[in-house]
Amino acid sequence: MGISERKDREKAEMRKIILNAAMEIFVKEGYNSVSIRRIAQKIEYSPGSLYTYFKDKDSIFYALHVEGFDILYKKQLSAQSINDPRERLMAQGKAYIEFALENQEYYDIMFIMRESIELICKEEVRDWTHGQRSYDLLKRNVAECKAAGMFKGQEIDSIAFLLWSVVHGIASIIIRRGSAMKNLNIHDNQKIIGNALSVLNEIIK
Amino acid sequence: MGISERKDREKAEMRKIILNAAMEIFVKEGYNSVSIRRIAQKIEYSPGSLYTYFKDKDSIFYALHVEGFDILYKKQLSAQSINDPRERLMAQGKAYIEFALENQEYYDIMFIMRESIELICKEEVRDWTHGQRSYDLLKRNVAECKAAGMFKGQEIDSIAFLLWSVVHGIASIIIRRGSAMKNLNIHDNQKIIGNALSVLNEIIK
DNA sequence: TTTATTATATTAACATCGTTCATTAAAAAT
DNA sequence: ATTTTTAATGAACGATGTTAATATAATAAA
Repeated sequence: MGISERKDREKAEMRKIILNAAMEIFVKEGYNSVSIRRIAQKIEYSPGSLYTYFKDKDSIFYALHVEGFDILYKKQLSAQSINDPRERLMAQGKAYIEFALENQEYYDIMFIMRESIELICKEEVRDWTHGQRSYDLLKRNVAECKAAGMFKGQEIDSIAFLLWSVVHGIASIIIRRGSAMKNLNIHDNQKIIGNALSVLNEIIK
Repeated sequence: MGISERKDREKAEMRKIILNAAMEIFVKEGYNSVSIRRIAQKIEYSPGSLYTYFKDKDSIFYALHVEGFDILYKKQLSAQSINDPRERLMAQGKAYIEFALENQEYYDIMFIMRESIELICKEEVRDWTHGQRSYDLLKRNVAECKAAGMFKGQEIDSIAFLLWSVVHGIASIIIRRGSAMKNLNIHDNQKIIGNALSVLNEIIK
C-alpha cells in the first residue's frame, strides 16, 4: 500500500522543514536564537510537535551535522578528479577550507560545537559514519601520495591527522575569531588561505 | 586607610573562589553543569550574590579565559630560554599542545567555546590583551627564525598564523573528539603529538 | 457508512536557567 | 549612637527543553 510510504515521505519532509528553519535561524539570528520554541514559531507549529520528529534538541543538531557532511563529501568528490596525487591533496585541502568558510554554521556544528559532537561520542550513538567517509577519503589520498614517493618514513594515519589538523585549525580560528582577526594582523581571508595553502604545499613536498 | 584595601582583597578572593568553583564543576561535571545556581550552591551562597562579583555569566567565563592565558603565558616563557630559534619554536609548539591537553577546559574556554570568545569580539569589550601577548611571543620567535635564514619568501604573519593553526587544530580535535579518537585510528595522544611535532619540524626546516 | 484505531498536534505544566529587585543584615563612616 | 554604604538573600520574571494528558485528524476495520 502507498499510504505508509506517503506518510514516510511527509515525515521526512517535515524533518527537512524543521532542519531548514533551524539552520536559517542559526545563520540569521545566531546560535543562541536556535531554540525549540523559536523553530516551532518559524514553521507555525507548537513546540511540542517537534518531538514527533526529533527525540530532542541535540538530535536536531545531529541531523544538521549529517547534512553538513553530505555537503562536504560532495565538494570533496568534485576535487577527486585530479590525477596528480599531490595536486589532488592540495585541492582537497582547499575544498575543505572553502566548505568551512562558505558554510560556517554547518562547520561549527560538525567540528567545533560541543552539543552535536558530544552526542556523536556517546556510547548509545557513536555514529560517525558520515565523518568517517570524508576522513577515509583523505587517508586514501595520503596513501596514494605515499605510493608516489611522498611522506617517506611517516605513517599514513599521522600524516592524515596532521593535514586535517592544519585545515581545521585555520578554519576554526577564522570562524571563531572572524570579527577580531585584525588583532592577528590578518585582514583578508583569501590571502591568508592562499598563504597557508602555499605553506601546506611545502609540507607535502 | 587599610579597610578599603582589605575589601578589595576580599573581593578578589571571593572572585577567585567563584572562578575555582566554576572550573571545578566544569572539570568534574562537564560544561552543562556550570550554572550560576550550581556555582552558588557549591560555594554556599545564594545565586544572586554572584552578581556582586561578576556582571553576568559570560563575564565569569571571560575571567576564566584570562586565567587560562596567564597559565599559558608562564608555560610559554619557560620554553623561551632555548637559544636556537628553530628549537625554541619547536619547544613553543610542544608547550602549547601540552598546555591544551593538560588544561582542556581552560583551552576550551580560551579557543573553542562560543560564549567567552564572542564576548571578547564584542565592540564593548574587544580586549584580547592576554591572548595578544602570547601571540606576539610567537610572532617574535618566527621573526627571529626568519632572521636566522628560515621561512624565505614567507611573511611573518602568515607563518605565525599557520603555526598556530597547526597546534590549535591538533589540540582542538583531540579535545572535542577525545573519546572517539579510535575512529581516526589514533590511540595514543603522546604518539600523535610526537608525530605531529616531527612533521612540524619538517615545516620549519 | 459507521465504528474503532492509530497517528499527529496542541496546550498546559514542570523543572531549570540567567537575571533583577526589594528587603534585610552587616559593616563602615560620621 | 546614628547615618550611610556595602553585601547577601529570597522571591519573582521571562525563557528554556521536555513531558504528558487531551483533542483532533487520518486511516483501518466492521
